[in-house]
Amino acid sequence: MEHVLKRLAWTDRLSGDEQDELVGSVSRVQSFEAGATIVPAEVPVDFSSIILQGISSRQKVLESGARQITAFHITGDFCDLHTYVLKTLPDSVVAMSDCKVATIPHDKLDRIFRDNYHVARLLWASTLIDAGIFRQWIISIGRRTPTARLAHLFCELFLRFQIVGLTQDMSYPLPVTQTDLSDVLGLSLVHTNRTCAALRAEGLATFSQRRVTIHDWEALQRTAEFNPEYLHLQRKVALAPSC
Amino acid sequence: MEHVLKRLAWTDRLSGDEQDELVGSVSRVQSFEAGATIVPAEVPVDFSSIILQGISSRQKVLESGARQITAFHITGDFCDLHTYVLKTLPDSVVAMSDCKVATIPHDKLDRIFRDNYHVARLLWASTLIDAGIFRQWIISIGRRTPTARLAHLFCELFLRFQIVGLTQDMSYPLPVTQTDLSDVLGLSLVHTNRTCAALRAEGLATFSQRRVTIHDWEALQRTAEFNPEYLHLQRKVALAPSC
DNA sequence: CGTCCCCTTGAATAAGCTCAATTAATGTGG
DNA sequence: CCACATTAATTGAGCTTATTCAAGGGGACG
Repeated sequence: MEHVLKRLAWTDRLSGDEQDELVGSVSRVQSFEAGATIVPAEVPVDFSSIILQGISSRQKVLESGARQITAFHITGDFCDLHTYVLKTLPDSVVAMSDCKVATIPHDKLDRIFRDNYHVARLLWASTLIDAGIFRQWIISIGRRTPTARLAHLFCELFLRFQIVGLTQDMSYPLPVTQTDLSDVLGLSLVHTNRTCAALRAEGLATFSQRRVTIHDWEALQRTAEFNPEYLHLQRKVALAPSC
Repeated sequence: MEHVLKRLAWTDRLSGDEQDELVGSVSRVQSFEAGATIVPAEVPVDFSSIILQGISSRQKVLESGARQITAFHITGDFCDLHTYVLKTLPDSVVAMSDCKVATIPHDKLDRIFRDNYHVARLLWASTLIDAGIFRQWIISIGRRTPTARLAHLFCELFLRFQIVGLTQDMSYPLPVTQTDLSDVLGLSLVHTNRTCAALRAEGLATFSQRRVTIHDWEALQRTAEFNPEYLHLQRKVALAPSC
């Protein structure tokens, strides 16, 4: 759970008690193989899931067979905190790699939400940051060039992995295929492959062996027009007037 | 404010007291001309804005000059509830038409959040539904054909306008230009124009005189693969075990 | 009446996709 | 540990889609 706590403390500190309460709320830990559905679409659930290990995605398959991935959940991320409030997901959560997943029952979350104003705000903040990430993906897919789009994704994931302490120097694990990446970027597999090659050729970053290695962080950010502001990393969440 | 209350009651009823509290929290009402910035990006604010009249958008302009619109806010929508928790926006809120905007100071929201568990959940739900809309836009831009993409947008907006009672039969006002639409859809203006023409030619919907008229709702939904589930219209928000 | 903004249409260009084939990496059973 | 099977990455080439460029039309407004 250490990664989860790091992740939740993303925007503000958690006290020891708060950490204990969260850890104590976990009801069970399950394993999923790559490709397995962790939370099916449109089925009501009464618990929310947290990725302890591996990477999962939010995705939708259209009638044409085309798939769009709308989010990646990495170690420490809630994949469906939303269901605590809205009960069903319109798109499913699927394991991209083998995953370990912890679940917290909604009634436990509810107790926390009622009793602990501070943690409630952190949870809300977490879903709002997710929403900010969605908007960036819209901007990427809609208007960034394929190269900038991939560069932006690599930048974002680097910082997200850094938060939970899973980067090694300038690289991090990304256990997905280029096919998966293409369904994130809204490109064909072939073009995704060429885009990866382009980033590599320009000495910006390499995606190989399920791992992203960043060679020139400054230049990568520049091509992506990456501004990390939207990830709200600086622990400056508004803690309410009275806190 | 009537539209705002309808909008907030989207997922669940509001009591009279709750309604009064919200209405009483509004500190001021401002007017903005089309094109004016309502909330600038990356500037901390201590209030959140609600659209009383008109339509505004969340948008980002890249260095290339390309613009991507990531959200439309219509009458009754909060445009930046997020700032209550996160204080700054990474992209700006701009008036697409002349707008009337009410603002609620964050300290008032905070009182509501602390004291009224039920309204707090409605506010959270509202931001989560927004997030669901973002994900649908990702799916649209990433994998739907231009025609399906536009059809999907028209379907979504129809239901959103219906909630606040602003549809007339099968039509609703959409005071934006085709240029604006193209920056929603991630297409060029020319292609957006041709896509509008295609929907019209197929007898599905017409966008003209800043107004969308739907001719064949079933067929429009079919081409869009539109499933309204993600808008959570059925007032079935989880009201917590004990409510 | 002229200007501005928006919509519309045609045509050339370019971007990205599909199809197809090859190579590389990973996994499996003997 | 090696042969074989399977999945993933890579490359080439033709084709489709969407973009850009360019020009014309329509309506609102001063």
